[in-house]
Amino acid sequence: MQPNESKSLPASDTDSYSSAAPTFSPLYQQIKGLITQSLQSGEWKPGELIPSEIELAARFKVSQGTVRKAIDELSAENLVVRRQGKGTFVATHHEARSQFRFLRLVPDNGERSYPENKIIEVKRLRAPAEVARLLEMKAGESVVFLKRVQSFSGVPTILEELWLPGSIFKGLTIERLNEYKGPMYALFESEFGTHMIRAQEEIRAICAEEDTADLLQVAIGTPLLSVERISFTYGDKAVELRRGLYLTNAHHYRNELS
Amino acid sequence: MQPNESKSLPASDTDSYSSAAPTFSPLYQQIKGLITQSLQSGEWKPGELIPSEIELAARFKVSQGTVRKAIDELSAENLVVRRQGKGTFVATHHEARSQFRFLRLVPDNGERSYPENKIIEVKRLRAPAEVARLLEMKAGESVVFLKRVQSFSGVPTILEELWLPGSIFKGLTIERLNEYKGPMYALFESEFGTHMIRAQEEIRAICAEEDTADLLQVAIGTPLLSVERISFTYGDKAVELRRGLYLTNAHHYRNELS
DNA sequence: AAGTGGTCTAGACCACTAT
DNA sequence: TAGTGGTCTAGACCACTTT
Repeated sequence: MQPNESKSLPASDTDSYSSAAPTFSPLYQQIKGLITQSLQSGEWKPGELIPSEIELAARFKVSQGTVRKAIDELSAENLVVRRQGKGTFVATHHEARSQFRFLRLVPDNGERSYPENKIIEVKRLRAPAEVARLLEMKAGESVVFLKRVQSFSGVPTILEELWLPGSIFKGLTIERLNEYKGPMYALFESEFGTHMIRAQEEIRAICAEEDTADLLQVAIGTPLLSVERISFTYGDKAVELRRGLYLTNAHHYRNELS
Repeated sequence: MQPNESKSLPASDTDSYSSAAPTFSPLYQQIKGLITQSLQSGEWKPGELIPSEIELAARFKVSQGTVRKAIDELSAENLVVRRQGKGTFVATHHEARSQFRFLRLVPDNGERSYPENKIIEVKRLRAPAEVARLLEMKAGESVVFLKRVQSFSGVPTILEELWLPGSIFKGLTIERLNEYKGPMYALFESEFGTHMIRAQEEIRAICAEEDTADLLQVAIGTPLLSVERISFTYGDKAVELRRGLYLTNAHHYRNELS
């Protein structure tokens, strides 16, 4: 479990090069990897306190500063949250801070609010080839399909279809979804132990077809934003495919480039 | 020029509280601010080498570690680029790395390429109220207006209108623009000393109107991505307003959420 | 008062780049 | 060989939170 035996301390010996493994990586990166493993394995669950820097330093036999640098990066990547005086916690989708991290559609004028949610359909099916490919599964494996409409102040604005690996989201029922208030990612996290770390999106402009026009209560041909998202957990494992159609009459997709 | 006189060293005195100014901020943040000022003022220009960590530590009378942490953050914000063995350089839009930082439209299949550029129009005019507001200028001040079409493999894909503060972009002519090959931001930087640090975008779906349909060679009513961008230099000063209309038949806008 | 993360320092060695 | 940034350590004090 120990990291490289290559401290730079009293410079005693000739730093045994382990022959054929030129795997160089800074100590703090190795520590970061070990901590990430513990996050993946569920040793520390979302919302929980992880051991203090001093404890981790003792466990891994490195200095506190090295652990600190590892945790600094994990914190920058939103995997953990540091709180002065309290400790370091595993990141959660339940906190107010991260409520809007993955919801980029904002009203043209005014404050963000959380949308009302109407489930249209939930069913299990065998993954179509395209879905399987994107979720890195085998075609034909079980997936949960979900279709819903989200409204802001009563105005239907987002029509979304989701595909989720059936193996992970076993007991996902329409009742469960309707009971739950708040972000879907928070539900996924607390009920299924799946924490979305990052996501990538492909955005296009399209025209509303008949079905979607009905559900969003707009005219056929209305221009919509098509947002295809793949979300990943620890270890870059794809665990969600979403296709959202956003009505951008009174909202826009906001993005910060930096 | 010195930062706070509040070292934590031999703990000599009672840390004179300067009465009514409870301006707390970490030393390294103050150093970061001072370095940023030097970047703004043009003391070090894009592409240039800034003083070494040791020199800066001496100049500001702090330890190298403190300077390092300041520069670490500037590096994370893409204001400077560190190169081991060489030094730290002011960030540039000329480097390959940052060529596509602000160009998020990518082909559905295949590699990114830099588009061909066709200038439709360049003129100076008095800023309309809306433009002035977004660029934080007074209405009626001089702005440069620019309209262009960008094509990928001969297919017109982006129709863009730009508004730039006239005071900054004095000698911007259509010849200058046509001569220049490569990203427009690189031109802005080398010719006008304006480096874009960050930008924010508002994205909507719209239908092509007659003029734009002509220029993009598509049918009227074709759905397009409308991307409104405001770009900022040092000190969050707005220096560019852009409205792009993107054809997303063979391309998509790619975004990473993290 | 004790424990946590946050800041700051000082000094060591390493890896890379230039001369 | 000298200078740069990159890593690692050790120890100090601070600000915040809880007991």
